[in-house]
Amino acid sequence: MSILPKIIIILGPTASGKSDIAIRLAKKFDGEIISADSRQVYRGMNIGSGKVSGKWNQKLGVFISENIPHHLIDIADPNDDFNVSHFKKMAEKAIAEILQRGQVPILCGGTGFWIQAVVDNVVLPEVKPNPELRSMLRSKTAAELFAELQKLDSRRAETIDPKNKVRLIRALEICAALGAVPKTKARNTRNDKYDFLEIGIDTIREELNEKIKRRLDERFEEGMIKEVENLQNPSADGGVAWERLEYFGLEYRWIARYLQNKIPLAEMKEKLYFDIIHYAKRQMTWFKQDERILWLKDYAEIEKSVAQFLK
RNA sequence: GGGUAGUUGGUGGAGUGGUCUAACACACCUGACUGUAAAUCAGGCGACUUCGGUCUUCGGGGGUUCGAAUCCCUCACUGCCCA
Repeated sequence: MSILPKIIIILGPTASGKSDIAIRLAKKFDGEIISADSRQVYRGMNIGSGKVSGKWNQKLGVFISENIPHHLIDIADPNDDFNVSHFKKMAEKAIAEILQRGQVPILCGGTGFWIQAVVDNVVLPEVKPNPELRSMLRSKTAAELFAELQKLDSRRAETIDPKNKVRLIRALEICAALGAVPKTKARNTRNDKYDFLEIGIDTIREELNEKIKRRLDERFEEGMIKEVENLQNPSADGGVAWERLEYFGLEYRWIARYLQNKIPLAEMKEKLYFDIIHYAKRQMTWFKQDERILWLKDYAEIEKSVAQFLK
């Protein structure tokens, strides 16, 4: 029997109902939630990111929903860079603290890469983003960047996607700092500090698509367009640039385009819907690679397997 | 009733005698992922295939031609104009 501290992970595609399940589990097993969502970390991005309702507790320094602490929500300004590296460090810190309080850490989210960073203890090169270098490299073509990488690090060039500029730029950024991209561990190599139970919410694609559509309509009724308008408004909270909203993707991208009169309302809603569905598909493509995930359909099953795991 | 424009693959929409299973886009399917991961990127998308090909597609039918999505006739349907 393992004596390692136990961590529950709840993952799944967008709109699969992760948040509610995590909260129920937290109430049942004295848990605290750590959100693994690359957009919910930002303040002011609520409806569009599907954040649970709740608010920041100044005294505890954590976001609270239904009396359950939610770590890593509302911890960054939308204009700040908050990436996997930040997430990994903060999530590990949160895990340690939760365990110290004798509570059960429940990592819940849909950002597969972020979850993997913790579960597999992915070692990321200690090279911070270099905005100047990035913007300089961005003006080159993928072919030029690839040729450059071949010269600097032929080993990395062999496995990289030669057409993906984002990856190429990062690889070159690492080369600029370290000379070459360090080798990393393969996937599915456990973080040996903890004992993880990875539970995926099993959904039927057609049903999920329906749910996405319904949820989207609700979000518009709740004032999602207004939310994006407020985010962008320079007089409000510093103001988030259109390009930044574009980068955030999905609701923020499409509503930003609509607010700039680039597309009519109906088209915006339609394109957004398709993009969310495509996103859910991509999430599943990622999760499918992890054969440790236990795919379960309803809460009762999940609670049962969690109870067994914690025993 | 007369005139006129049109009818293309799941959708929009190119294509006007051969290089057309038919551009492009969307949808759809599959996948990648070394600090941007809601981002970024790739492949597939008529059928069958011994992977060399074979067969069937451009409203229906008929015709011209060596050869038609493309030309002609006809039928059907749709839009617009005149009655």
